[in-house]
Amino acid sequence: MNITISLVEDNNSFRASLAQLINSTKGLAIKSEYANAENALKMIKDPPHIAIIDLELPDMNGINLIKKLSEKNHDIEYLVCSSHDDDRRIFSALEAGASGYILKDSTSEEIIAAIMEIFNNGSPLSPFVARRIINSIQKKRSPAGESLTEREKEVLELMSKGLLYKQIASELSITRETVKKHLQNIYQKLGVQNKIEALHKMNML
Amino acid sequence: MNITISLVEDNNSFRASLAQLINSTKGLAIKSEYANAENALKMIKDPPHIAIIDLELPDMNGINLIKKLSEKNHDIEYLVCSSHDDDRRIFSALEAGASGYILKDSTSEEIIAAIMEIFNNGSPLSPFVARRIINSIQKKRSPAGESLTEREKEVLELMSKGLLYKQIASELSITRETVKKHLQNIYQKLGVQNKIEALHKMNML
DNA sequence: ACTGTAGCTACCCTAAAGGGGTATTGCAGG
DNA sequence: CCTGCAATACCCCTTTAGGGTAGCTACAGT
Repeated sequence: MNITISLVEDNNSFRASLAQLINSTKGLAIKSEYANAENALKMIKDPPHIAIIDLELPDMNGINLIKKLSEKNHDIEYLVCSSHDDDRRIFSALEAGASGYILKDSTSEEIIAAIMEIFNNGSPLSPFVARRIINSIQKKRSPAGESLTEREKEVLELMSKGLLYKQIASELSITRETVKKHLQNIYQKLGVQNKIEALHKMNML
Repeated sequence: MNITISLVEDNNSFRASLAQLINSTKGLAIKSEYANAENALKMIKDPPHIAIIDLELPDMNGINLIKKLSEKNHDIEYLVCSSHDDDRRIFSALEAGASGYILKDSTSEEIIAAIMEIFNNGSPLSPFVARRIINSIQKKRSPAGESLTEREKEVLELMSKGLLYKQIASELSITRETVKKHLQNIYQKLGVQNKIEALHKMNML
């Protein structure tokens, strides 16, 4: 049983060479090819295992295409193959439903490896793309949180779960008023006015 | 000029074979080896380019080790090499400062490739680890949000920024009372009691 | 030993949020 | 045509949140 693949790529020569590469690889087979998003939507009728999608298409951008396709079919795995590596594009594509993101300068071996990985429920990411994602996780570390005391962090933690002051109070065995005082100090230290801003500042949302 | 590497790994035989692999690879050289976290902290005095760190150490867990090291030295790149792949561990390690995360069942070639990638500012991730990260990005899409109307989402969006009702009201050119009514409906639809619970339900925090 | 400060605690007052009801308008679907 | 839903607005009332003041303890520095 072959792994079937559909291509969505407006550059004819790149698409052709990709198709050639895939068809000449044992275990892989092209199911369909599309040069634009409008036609690509038809793949839902006869879905492949994997769709390799270029993000820069003439009629609709590939991110919207993935969004529309993934709403209607949750079984197709989407592998983005783009020449761009900016954060916005990467995250939008992944949020839209893509399972992998590789750059067009990848070698034939890397592309085949990516297809295999995605079929085995892995997520192929070009190293540079991966770094962007890691960076976004790391920058979530709170710089403002240094000044808060342990007790204050404790209060904030409970508050971030949606508890009311009186619930936090009984959780910590103090009065509701004291909880409020802690929050007041927290807001002052963080330079904010309310819960939500505080949670934003602490990257807790 | 060689890429220098320090190893932190309590399993002696695994560490030895890793060291052997690295030293026998052109361009790479072991700078130091540690069997526990306490000793590993000493690497700051003579930092390597890359530290390969096991997360399961006898005295301190590797995540805290990375946290402490990365606070004192921002130049070392940390590559986690663990046998575990649970979400908590992965995210904690990356948040602590790790730039890559590979599993211990990786092949020699993959380990060498990971070292090279990390040195070139890429982020080597085992495919399965990458999938966990992608999933966490994707799951941020709201499942409960289907039932909310456009206007309600709009209100929620503004509320998630920390605005007061009256600010939301003037933003949307409606009265404060109407904003309250929308929120009331939202809470009812989501089955929650307050802002924070609603934002949690909608994965907006 | 004295002082100062930081952290935790508590109380009071006002503003904001939450929960209920009622009503009008416009618009889509049976 | 009528029904239902979304959006708007206003009312009442209770609870929660935000901001100021203050006391107590523990620990650090002189």
